[in-house]
Amino acid sequence: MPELPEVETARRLVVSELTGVPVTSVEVGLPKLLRYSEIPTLDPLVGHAVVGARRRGKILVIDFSSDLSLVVHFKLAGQISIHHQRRDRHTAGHPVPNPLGPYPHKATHVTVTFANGTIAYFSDVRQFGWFRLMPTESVAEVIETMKLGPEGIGPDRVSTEHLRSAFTRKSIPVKLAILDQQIVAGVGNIYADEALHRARIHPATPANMVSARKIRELNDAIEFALDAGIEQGGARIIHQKAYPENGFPAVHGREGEPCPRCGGPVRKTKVGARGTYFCPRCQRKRSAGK
DNA sequence: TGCGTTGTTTCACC
DNA sequence: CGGTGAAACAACGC
Repeated sequence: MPELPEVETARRLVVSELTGVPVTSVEVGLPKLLRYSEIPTLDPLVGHAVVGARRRGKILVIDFSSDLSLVVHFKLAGQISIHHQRRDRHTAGHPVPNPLGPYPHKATHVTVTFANGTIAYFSDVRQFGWFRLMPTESVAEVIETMKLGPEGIGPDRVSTEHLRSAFTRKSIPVKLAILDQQIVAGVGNIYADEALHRARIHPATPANMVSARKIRELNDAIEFALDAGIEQGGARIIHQKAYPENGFPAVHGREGEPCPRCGGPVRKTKVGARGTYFCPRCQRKRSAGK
């Protein structure tokens, strides 16, 4: 489930592995990927090279020469896999299908070939992701309309003050508040669970009942969780089961397994309509105490 | 085989 | 108008 860290990993791969080489061919096997696209085909990319890649929340923007930009949302299950001719491959996004297996496959919907033989595959088993090709000058306006909140990482990341004012009016569960992309951009189901666990906040706590001190801890925890995800190139969650690395993820996808902090079993519940993993012992409803 | 899955939008309602 | 909660939706694998 690609969230900010998975998309950031993809962005870094695009920059390091695809920059500067012209596209020689593009194949789109699933036209509806372009259902929201201003330009209805990827053909204009042929002959042009990647000049950079940006990210805003969970949105990836790949800039090409001659002022064309490809705006991508991975949604639930998007994945990019970059294969160098007779060399290594690099994959980011949803870890299904197996990044080590054969490409292209049934869920591969876009194949982009470059002049040096490198091939970039976009796959999506759920087909919920989308591509929008547009003039580079349109990107800012398109992103503007999404009304995204401040980033969860980086120099201009969300301030505790911003979270506090966003929470004051809201009685919704704090987990749903940090999933709201207009409050903070980039947090999804995995990292919401991880941040709340680290800050020892029960995910169902009404947002306006979280103390100022806890909001500060939560903000720190959001940054920590997102950074941890980036550090390991995205979380490994396969069919709802986590394969943690260095203790991350601590709770998400680990129902019944021991909490790394207290050893008690991780529980799975629902908050809103979202599958939610938490440690009932570490994350008590009234966590003002202790 | 019907259910679970998530990010996002929409809708009814207060 | 804004907040809320629920439902809808995309389509597939298990």
